[in-house]
Amino acid sequence: MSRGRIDKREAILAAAFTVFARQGYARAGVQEIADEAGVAKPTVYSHLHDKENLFRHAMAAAADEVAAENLAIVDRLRDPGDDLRAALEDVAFRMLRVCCDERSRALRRLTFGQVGQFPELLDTVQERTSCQIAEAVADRFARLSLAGRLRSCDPARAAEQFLALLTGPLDARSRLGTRKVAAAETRAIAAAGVDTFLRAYAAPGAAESPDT
Amino acid sequence: MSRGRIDKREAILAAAFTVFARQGYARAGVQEIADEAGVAKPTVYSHLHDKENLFRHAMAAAADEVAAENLAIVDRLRDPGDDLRAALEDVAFRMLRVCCDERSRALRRLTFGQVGQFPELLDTVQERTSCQIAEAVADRFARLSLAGRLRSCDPARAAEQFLALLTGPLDARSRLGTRKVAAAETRAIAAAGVDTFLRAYAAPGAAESPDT
DNA sequence: CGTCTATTGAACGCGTTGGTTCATTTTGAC
DNA sequence: GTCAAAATGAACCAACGCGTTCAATAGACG
Repeated sequence: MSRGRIDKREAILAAAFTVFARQGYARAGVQEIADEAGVAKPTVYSHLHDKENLFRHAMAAAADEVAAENLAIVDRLRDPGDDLRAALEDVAFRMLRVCCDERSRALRRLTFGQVGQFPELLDTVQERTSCQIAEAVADRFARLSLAGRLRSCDPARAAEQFLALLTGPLDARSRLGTRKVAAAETRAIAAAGVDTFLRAYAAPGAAESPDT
Repeated sequence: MSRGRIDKREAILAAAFTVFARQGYARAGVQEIADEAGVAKPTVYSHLHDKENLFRHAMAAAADEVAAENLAIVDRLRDPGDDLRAALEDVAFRMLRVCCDERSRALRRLTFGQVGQFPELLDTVQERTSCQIAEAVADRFARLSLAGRLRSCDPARAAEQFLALLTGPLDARSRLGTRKVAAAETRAIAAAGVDTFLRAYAAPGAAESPDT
């Protein structure tokens, strides 16, 4: 089967992201990427024309993976069950775990760091991750609001703040993703974020309201 | 006067940060920095031994400036006046403006992007900015809580979440600081963040509670 | 005025790395 | 088994940029 050829391309992209994540764009050598992929240098250049192209494609592929992972998690809010707080905490915890993931962190690091040299990269990545996720969360919140589980509010703003309440403290605790943060602490951050969120957005008198 | 010598060093550091911010670490040439500072290349090497050292010192200096600016703003919470909501919104807005500032953004970009090559840089910068600021805010919140203006809470967590509610949405809106965001929108973000914060942290039955 | 120090400009060595060439070998299709 | 496309390895070129050297200059101080 001719899968061998396609596999090579995928292997190169995966290896490229690995090496870029480890070394940064400038310090990563094409030869090094070729080695990591178990492939010769000319093979790399035959699949991806030059280093810049290689970088763009590797980043896009990685962004797609991360986005898919996150969207799958948010989808769990489609049927939140009886205990909204528990459901939110569960989703929050899972999303934070993904954000802690080395792949996510490297993606953000590289995007942020190379945005000067690759201006359009920001749109590519941000579009596929943050925006889509915020949108998905907003969708869920809109339904929850309509169902009387959350107070009437702007779902986009609620989603924005919900995500901020999670990722902000995580970044602070993990030193922008360079320190490891224990699962227990991650769970505490999720619980704290959800608590504050519910204090601000729970439907008045609802069961998940913190003062009951 | 022998100020000329010290001035040169400062000029070099300032120019270095400017060029690093514009080009990124790898793409910035020492010659270019020397030109920007109006100085010869050997002069740069005589003051700062090599490029890495130059980078470290330039970043530290820039971090100090940003930190000082932010701390001055937080200090305004020392005497919040009658209207706590207004005071918080004012501080929030001013801090967001600083975060939008090109210097702050470049600082974060460079730190984040070069953290792989300069691991200790993260501590240097983060220590001087985020940590100090969160600490200062926590101090203010502790006093406010004791004075009955905020509900009883963990001030560190409250500060963490307060800052997250501001910077998170700002990052989302400004595409991590690459799009300009109008002053009106910044103010809206500040108001929204403070609103959510007060819903979660206002003292029960206080005047600044949103349901009065 | 003489001296010492900081600065300058220009050039250089040198290592690194992106990108290419080519002859050879492997691979997969038929 | 045959053939064409793809992969390999090794070498090569050229550009770039760090860091240095050095002779010449400017300026402060006594």
